[in-house]
Amino acid sequence: MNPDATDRTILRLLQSNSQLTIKEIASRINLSITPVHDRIRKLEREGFIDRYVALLNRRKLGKSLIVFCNVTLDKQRKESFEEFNETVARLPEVLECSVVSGNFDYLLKVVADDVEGYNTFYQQNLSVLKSVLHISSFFVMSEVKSTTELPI
Amino acid sequence: MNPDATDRTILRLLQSNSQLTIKEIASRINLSITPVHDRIRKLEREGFIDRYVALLNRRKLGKSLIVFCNVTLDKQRKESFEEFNETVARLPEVLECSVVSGNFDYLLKVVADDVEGYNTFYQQNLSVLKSVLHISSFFVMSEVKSTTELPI
DNA sequence: GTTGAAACCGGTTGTCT
DNA sequence: AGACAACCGGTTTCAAC
Repeated sequence: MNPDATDRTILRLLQSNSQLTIKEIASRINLSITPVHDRIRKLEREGFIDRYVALLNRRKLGKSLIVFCNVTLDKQRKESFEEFNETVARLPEVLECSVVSGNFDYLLKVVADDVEGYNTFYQQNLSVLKSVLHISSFFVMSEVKSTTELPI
Repeated sequence: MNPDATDRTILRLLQSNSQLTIKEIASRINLSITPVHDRIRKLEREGFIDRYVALLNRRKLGKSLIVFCNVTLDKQRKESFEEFNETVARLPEVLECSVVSGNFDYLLKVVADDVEGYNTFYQQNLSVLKSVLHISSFFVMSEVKSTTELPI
């Protein structure tokens, strides 16, 4: 059930590069192919690995801007949260959306081509929502670090 | 140089599931294996695909808490930014770090086991930095959406 | 957990249209 | 640029230790 040190090493390798062959992993951790193969399948089966994905290059694809925005909902309306969650889940520009503690309700991470593109998205998809009371946008000026690798 | 509609379809498929075989992709877009193979290699070579990774399940690995924190630096010290950037890049608990517009300087996304674990991380790694003037932490209470898939 | 073998399948390459 | 065919290498499953 719980991954041992060997399992965690395998997970660490795979979350850094999922194209490593079983052979390569096996040689790095001084095991033969069979147990490495079985461990990976087990980690997948048990849900330690959610999925395998390709990470694309934002800038190459014209998505040069990231904006974080704080959203406060109109809490008088009890449908607000459900409505907002469903809307946001459908918007492909929203990469992340979290309910957070503190002064506002949501923190969103949005990608856009540029400031103008973000403005269009904002006007057409966020500001029109009845459930939304207030939004503050923070533009990312420099991405110091961005990783999907968990510390394990 | 610029990906056409077919390339973008391939990218869309790969960023959703990088384990799709060339065969499967080919049949979905009504092409034979060869052009799909060549296009993927080209997209990799030209940097549209940054890397292939396994996305692990945070909760399964005991990393149940995500905290966003706003950090304001002591701008009197001109070494502050460099110092902070380098420190943060080395901290595995920090998944993302961005310089943002607005009232504070940085927005960090941090993972921890729990509130206590975050407190330890905070005390030992963030609050001790001379470059840091102020930090506000926002705990994620619910993750509505989290994806690595860009809208393309 | 290791080794070795065998079948299978996808990736890779060359050639042709 | 796409289709077809042949080869190579990794994956998968098995047996035996």
